[in-house]
Amino acid sequence: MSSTIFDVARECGYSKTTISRAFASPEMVSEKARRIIYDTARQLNYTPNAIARAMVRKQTNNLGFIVNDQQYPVVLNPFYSPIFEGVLQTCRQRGYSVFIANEEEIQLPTGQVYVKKQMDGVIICGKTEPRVIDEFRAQNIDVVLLNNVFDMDELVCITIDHYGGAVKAIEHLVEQGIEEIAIINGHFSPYVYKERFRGYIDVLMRHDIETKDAFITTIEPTMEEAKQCARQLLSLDERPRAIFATNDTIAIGVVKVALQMGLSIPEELSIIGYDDSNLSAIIEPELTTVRIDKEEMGKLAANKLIDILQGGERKKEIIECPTTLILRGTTYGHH
Amino acid sequence: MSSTIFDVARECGYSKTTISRAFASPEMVSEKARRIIYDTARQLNYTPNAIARAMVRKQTNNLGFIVNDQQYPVVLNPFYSPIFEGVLQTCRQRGYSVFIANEEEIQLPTGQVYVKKQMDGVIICGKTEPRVIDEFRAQNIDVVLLNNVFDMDELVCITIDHYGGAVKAIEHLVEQGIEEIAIINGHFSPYVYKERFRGYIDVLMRHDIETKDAFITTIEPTMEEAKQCARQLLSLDERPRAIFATNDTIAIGVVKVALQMGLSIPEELSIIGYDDSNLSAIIEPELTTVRIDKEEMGKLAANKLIDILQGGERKKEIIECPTTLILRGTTYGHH
DNA sequence: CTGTTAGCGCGTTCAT
DNA sequence: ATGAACGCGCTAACAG
Repeated sequence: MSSTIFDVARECGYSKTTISRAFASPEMVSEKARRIIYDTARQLNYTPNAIARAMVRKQTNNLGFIVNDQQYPVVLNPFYSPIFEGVLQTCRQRGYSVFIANEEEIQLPTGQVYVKKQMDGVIICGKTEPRVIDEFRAQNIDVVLLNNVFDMDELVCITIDHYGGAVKAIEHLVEQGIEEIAIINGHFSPYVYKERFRGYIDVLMRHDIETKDAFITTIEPTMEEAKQCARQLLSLDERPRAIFATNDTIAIGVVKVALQMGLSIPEELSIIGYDDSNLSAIIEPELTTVRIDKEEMGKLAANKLIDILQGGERKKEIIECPTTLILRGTTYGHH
Repeated sequence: MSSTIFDVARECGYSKTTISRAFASPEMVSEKARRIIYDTARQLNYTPNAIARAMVRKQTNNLGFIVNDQQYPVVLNPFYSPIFEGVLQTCRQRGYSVFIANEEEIQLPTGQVYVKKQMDGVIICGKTEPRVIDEFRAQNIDVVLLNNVFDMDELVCITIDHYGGAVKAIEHLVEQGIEEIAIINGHFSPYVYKERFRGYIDVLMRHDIETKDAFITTIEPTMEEAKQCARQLLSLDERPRAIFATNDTIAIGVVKVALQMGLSIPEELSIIGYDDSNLSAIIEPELTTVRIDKEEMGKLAANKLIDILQGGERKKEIIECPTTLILRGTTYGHH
């Protein structure tokens, strides 16, 4: 079997303590001792046992990345996967490993949630409840919240300027002289939904453009529903000249329907999506969309969390990430 | 802070052992004791410490999912992410958590790779070296290899019928009466490259269709190179009537170029991709492609690994997953 | 069904 | 710069 610190100690004559130090804090050990120790370690195929280490240090150097079931699967989700990628990158860089946590579902016989101590902290994404955050904290696991906002003590929340992004999108359409703008709202969390929609309404109001009920729709954000909704909007007697979809999947559904109906894009119909997911550059014409720097969000979340774990102060903070309008082929203004 | 098994024991009068059993194997404890124990546990906010448990049991119930750097980022990779998703699902089901392992890069001062014991086993994807597998095994960590094949003792390899998929694609084109078929090979691992290409050649030969050098190209599998290559192929005096791309990203590049050149698909050009990634149904017209059931591959890998970890026999095995041709809008034959 | 006794492999005092 | 002793929280024999 693999050998322990004790085997190395016996083999090379130094004490366990010195072996331990040679790996954990090499600068405390003499050059000579280090050489000898590393040699015999390699020879014995010794490697520190991370579990034992975690046990005594009371920390694992693991983080959890938690996305609730509704948005599962994380990895296939064009919104969360780049965020996860960002998390992965900074964790790797700062010496942490990351867990896709499914512990959240391991119910103990007591009815409690069982998460304790396989990770030092977690990043919780999207929909969740304050109760869950409390439970983690009760088990001494720090939390950073991403794409959601709760008003809790010492909680870092990382969110997006949903409102601003919507404003940029609609402003751009209005600048092109388009006033007949429909919206297809995805049925996201109340916060996201509300903010994106508010951007749409505000810009129209500001320009004294009347909002038409028929132009305001809400659906589950699937390709199927999007197509159906688009078909309906585009069959209206007075059909919209632009459609703002509150995510890219919906927008792509719209593009597909428009193409199938023989409408030319953007001449007869402009389309703007939201998120700038990796799908947006696949469809032809490519999608004009509101970009969120998702990797950056992931990195930010991981950095904040690790800062706290490494002794940084825990202070309540709400960070709003900026958005950019990316002009592509589904609107005018693309060069 | 959070309490330990000892606190619960003292509080409710039972011994540590009984508390331990109440959580680990409830059936060994009397109904009454269980009730009391759970109550006081909840009251004391006690939860078993997974690290301590792992330490004595010598197992963590964690798996690692390892993809080498070249194919990073995993999560954004349209090929590996559904595989990962499959792994996640069966792990969740069978009580394991999964790690995106970056331990592989933590070099110890000794120069050895440090992975020991944060995971019971790993799934290694794609390119790697036998040496790496040996190192894992030396640290008592079981390995299953995915999308790669090594001839090693007791090693389970999960791979794909690359050849058969290519055969199906080309056969389909030939059945439609198309003989001018070009191929754009992605520069993948030698094994994958060779097999997919062999399928193309064999079918043409079998039907006595001559292969033209100008129709055989190889590129790095990026959208950019694909577009450039497609432009060249489609500008040929005798241009191909079909293009077989050895992955979907390449195929989508081809579709985009064809659309931009005003060719009608599939009338003037048929296109077939490979992998059936989530991108293939985004482009319009949607892509005819060779499907690999990637989630199933992930599940298979995880199940094989967990079987071994739970005491199943370790035997050398090479499992080839089947492929299906999915007909969509870029070829005839789609209803 | 329940309790007693021993470690698991390591890091951390506190000495020297 | 190095070593001795203790304990992290839990489970696994073995008894009863």
